[in-house]
Parts: sequence; C-alpha cells; structure tokens
Amino acid sequence: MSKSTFYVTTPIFYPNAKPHLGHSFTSIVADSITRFQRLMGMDSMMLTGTDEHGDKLAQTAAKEGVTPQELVDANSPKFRQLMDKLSVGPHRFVRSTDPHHTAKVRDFLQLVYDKGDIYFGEYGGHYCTGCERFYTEKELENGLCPQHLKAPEYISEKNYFFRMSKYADWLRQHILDNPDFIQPEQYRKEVLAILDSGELEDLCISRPKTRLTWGIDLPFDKDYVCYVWFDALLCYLTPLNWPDGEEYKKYWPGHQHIIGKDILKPHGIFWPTMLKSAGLELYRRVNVHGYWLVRDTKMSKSLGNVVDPLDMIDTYGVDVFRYFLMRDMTFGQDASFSEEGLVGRFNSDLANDLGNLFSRVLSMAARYFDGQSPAVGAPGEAEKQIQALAANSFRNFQSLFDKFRFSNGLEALWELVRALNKYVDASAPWALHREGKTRELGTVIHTLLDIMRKVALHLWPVMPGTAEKLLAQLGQTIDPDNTNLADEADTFGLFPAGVRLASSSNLFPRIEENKEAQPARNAKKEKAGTPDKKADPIEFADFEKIDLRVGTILSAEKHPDADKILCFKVDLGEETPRSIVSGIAQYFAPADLQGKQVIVVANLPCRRIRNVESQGMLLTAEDETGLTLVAPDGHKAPGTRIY
RNA sequence: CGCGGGGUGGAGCAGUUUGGUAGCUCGUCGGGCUCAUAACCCGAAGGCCGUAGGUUCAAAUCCUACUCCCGCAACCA
Repeated sequence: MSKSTFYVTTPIFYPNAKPHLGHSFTSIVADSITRFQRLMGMDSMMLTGTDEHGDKLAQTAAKEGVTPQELVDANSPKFRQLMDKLSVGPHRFVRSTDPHHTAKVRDFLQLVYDKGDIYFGEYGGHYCTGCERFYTEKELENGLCPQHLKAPEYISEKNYFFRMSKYADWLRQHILDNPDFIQPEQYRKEVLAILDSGELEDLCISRPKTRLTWGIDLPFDKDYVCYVWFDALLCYLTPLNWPDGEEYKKYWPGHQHIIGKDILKPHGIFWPTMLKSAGLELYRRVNVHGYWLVRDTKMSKSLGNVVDPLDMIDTYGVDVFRYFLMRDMTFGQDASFSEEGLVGRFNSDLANDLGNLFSRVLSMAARYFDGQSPAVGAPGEAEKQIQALAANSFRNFQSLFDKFRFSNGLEALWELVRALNKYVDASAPWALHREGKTRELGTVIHTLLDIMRKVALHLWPVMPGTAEKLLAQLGQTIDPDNTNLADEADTFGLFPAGVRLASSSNLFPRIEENKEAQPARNAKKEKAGTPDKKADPIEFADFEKIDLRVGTILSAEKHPDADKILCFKVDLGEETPRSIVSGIAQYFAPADLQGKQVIVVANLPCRRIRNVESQGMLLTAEDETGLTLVAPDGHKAPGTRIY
C-alpha cells in the first residue's frame, strides 16, 4: 500500500550573510508541517538549501577577496548547521551549484527555448559602472547614481527574455479558479493586483558574461549566464530527478512552498509561468508568511543588532524556541520577537498548563497506583465530555495545521490542555482516594493518561524532543510512520494498563523574572558578541591618530529628503565652519542644538551622504534611555584638541 | 504620491475571506482546592472593535474618505 505524498520547500537561502531569524522560522515551519503530515499518514518530505549564484554574491566575494565558489563553500554549511540546531530534519538540502542541478537547469532552459518561449531582445537602462548595476529613472537622484554621484551610462544590452507576459491571463484565471493557490488571502489579492495592472513584462533571464560570469551558462548561448531567480526556483525541482526520476513522479504532484512575503513575486508569478511553459504540473499552494520584527532592539546609530534571537535557543532550548515562533505569529502577518514574549509563553503555556498537567497527573499515579497505569474503567458523564472535547480539539488542530494556521491550531490544542486541568479539579482524584473509591479514581487517571498521550503526539510536529520525553514519561514511544493522528482523534480508552510511568515530571520549570535571573541572562548576551563588547586593544600611537576637537554648533537643520539625518555647521576654530551630517534626527529638534558644544572627530575622510558633504563625525552616547551628544564639561574654545 | 502591515477592555493578540449575542492569554481584584512547577480551578471589574460617513433589518466584519503607529527600501563617519 503506498501512501499519499506531501512535499514542501523552504526558499533556497542566499548565503551571502549568516543565517537569521527569518531563515530559522521558515525552516521550522517547513519541518513542523512535514512532521505533521507524516503523522497524518503521508509520505512527507521537505527541501531546503542554498541559492549560490548571482550578482550580489559575486560582489560580496569580490569585496572579501575570495572567489564566489570559496564564499559559498564557506557559507552554505552554516545553513546546514542551522538546521541541526533547529531540530529540522532529516530533509533534503540542495545547493544551486551542485553539478546535477546546473545540468538540469540547462535542460529546462533548452526545453522552454525549444518551445519558443525564450527570445533574444534588447534591454536598455541606466547603468552605473561603479555599482555594476542598472538603475531605474526613479532611483536616480537628479539623473545621477545615488552611490557614486555621477551620471550613469545609458546602455542597451542584448539579453534573453522569457515570454512571461504571454501567460499572464492564464495565470490570472488559474488563481481565480484555485482560491488556495496563494495563501493567505491578502497575498493572493496582491498577486492578482499585479496581474490586473497589465504591467507584467517579459522576464529577462540572462546576464552577459561581460558583466557577470558567476552563474549557469545558457545552453543556447555560451556568452550568457542564467538569471539567478530562474536558476534558484528550479532548485525545488531538480533534486527530485526531473523528468524521469522516481521521486519526481512521486513527490512533485501537489507540492507546496513556504516563503516570506518579500519573495512573493518570483513564486507567485515567475515560477508558475515557468512551469506552465515547460508543461510541468504547478504547485498546489504557496504559503506566505510575514516578517519577525525584533522588538526592543532597534538598530543602533552605526552598529548592528543588539541581540540575536537565535541565542534564545541556547538559553531556553530549541523546542521552546520553536513553540514560541509557531504559536506567536499569525501566519501571514508580521509578528514581534522579544525575550519577554518568549518567557511569557513559556511560563503560561508550557510551565503552568502543560508541564503542570503532566506533573500533577504523574504524581497522583505514583501515589495512588504505585506508578502504574490503572485499568480502563467505565467512562462516566465527565469522561465522555472531556473525550468529546478532546476529539473536537484534535480535529480542529489537524484542520488548522493543514491550512498553515499554526497559532490557531496550537491554541485549539491548549484549550484541551486547560480543560484537562479543569477536569482534574472537577473530578478531584485526591477526594476519591480519601473516600476509597478506587474504581472511579482509576477511571479518572486512565482517562487523563489516555488523552495526555494524544496531546504529546500532536505536539511532536512542533516540539519533537519534548513530545518524545512526555511520551517516555507515559511509558510510550512514537513511531511517526505508523501513527495516524486522524485515528487518534476518535478512539479513546485504549491506553494500556500496567504501564510503568515516570514518578514525576518537570520538563518546564517556571522561569522567574527575579533580580537574580537578570544578570545571568545579561551575561549570556555579552558572551554572544554584542556591540557592547570591548574593542580590541590598540597602541597609544593609534589613539593619537584620532583628531578630536571641541566644536560649537552654528546651525542644525533637517535634511529635506532624509528622515534620519541632521545637517550641521560646526565651528572648529577654522576659517570656515565644518559641514557635518549625522543620523540623529529622531532624537533632537534641530533648533535645540544651536549653540551647543560637541566633540567632533575632525580627521575622518570627507564623505557625501545623501548629497551633503560631511566633514567629520559627532560623538554621541546611547543607551536604553536615549541618545545624547557628548560635550566638554565646561565651555571651551572651538577647535580645542582633546586627549 | 516608493512598497507593505496594523489600530479590538491595562499589555499582547484572535476574530474580518463566508456581516447576525466581542473572544483568548497575561495582568488586576475576590473566592476555592491541596494532586501539582507559589501552580491549578471558580467568579468579578474592565471594550461605543482608530475617526467620520455610506450600504444593510443587522457592520469589528462590506464600501468611501480621513487619521495615527510600525516594518522594508534610501541616507546613520
């Protein structure tokens, strides 16, 4: 008997920087849904990997003085390691530089080319040689490149184009006919809006080697490489051994994608039209999630982020991290990440509700039944009620998970967990024990153990390690390929009698927010290499190189076209005042600054920022209470040197 | 007019696709229980669902306008 299949992908990550929270979330979602479908009786598989071609990667490599291949060889493993850290797997991991992949991309290109959907055409644009990229009219400032402040060249370049516009109407109809194709709804509307605008153009799918050599050669023109998106999207397909492989035939039909909202267009438009052109089956659904906003960690004035959310894995454990991400984000919406939020979830959901339920029930079983599960008893009214509630909760969970509504699904499961705590109170086993009603007592404990086992099974997709520990405490194990959650939702009373149970349970000890806990966590942050860490020691001679001067602010005004920038004229005792630009507009009203003294780094190279020359840097100090300018203790003559 | 998200009891959110008694967690107040991780259970207070219009027998939900907040992008020597 062969099972139905479920195949889901994360985006193929771009490894020109280290992995962040967004990568982690997508991967955890993919892993959870894969595990879930496995428990629903599916032959399920997920794929992730790294997208290793393209312009930006070539630039990063050049900047770091390595070859693109060296760069991706160094960075791709970081993503692989991330998966282990997140308990994601086992899974497929594809690299777009795999020879097998590049060969298949060429086959695909040839197929579309032979079909007549790729043509050679002319493409014109404003090209800045400094940036090595094209700018649109809008991006230019007064006709100049915003980076280099020089006029770009108008270049027309010959390139290959995919006839995407040809499929616009067809795609529009497909989306209308299949409301599930792009989910959640808001993103479906967004794609429809793009299609309705009638502005969908053909897709340029090549880059001339004169400009970029890091990519896959076009099979029909050796002077061009393939556009990175065209190559990357095919990563979902090629590892399955398209077109003849067993896995392709097995997993491709009905596959799904998970993406962040930033890459909706390639997945909602490029990809289906590419598949259509090549005559392949489309994906069943693309599931689009929002961004995690890292709260309370605004970007500091000139340094990076303050705390890496991934550090929370080390502090609180990977399953807690997974639970929090899955529970706190409404799939599709943005959500905010904070340590307080995570600790709050931990204490209320995991410690008070779930952990405490296991703790009290196992403790009673140990006390009243010598740590062995009692035999099934005749269920009373209360038992039938809690079983009905459990069945309902499980079915809700299953249906919501299937629709990627993870937060709602977990909430549905927790309704049951809370109801189980209620059931304990209502049936008061301790009173039954006191009164010697052993049969009724056994029924209550058995009913609890029976349902708790099912709760643990449902938790496995999100918290695999925890679920296995909980099951072990119940003397149970999980065999994912022979478990069927759908069946579990309807059959009660089958928990075996005489099973050896753990005598206590304390998987989630409450995290107390007292003063002692605080420094411990701060210490952790320091270790993680935050901006607060001390800089490396320098020689005194190096210090002397910095020319610090007292300055007086003659004028300050907001930059007309930039939110964060103030433009200063500062008197440093020189013939002409310095023009200095600083990104502190949100902290000060310009008028308040006039006449104030500041300390200026006076020998930095000049730099144009947003078309204004900056001839120095103002020193500031910032902590959680805000940002202040650094000034001498008393008034000093402008230009006074500081040591 | 750069792109996008959001304004729902003190806090954080669900509910909006498919109009019909406004729900959850945390917090606060009062009570209960003693199996349990000072947890659990019961009860209470607290909301004209951003504003103004419109459609409708009926609007948090649909339509229009306005307003405020946030993220991305561009500047942060």
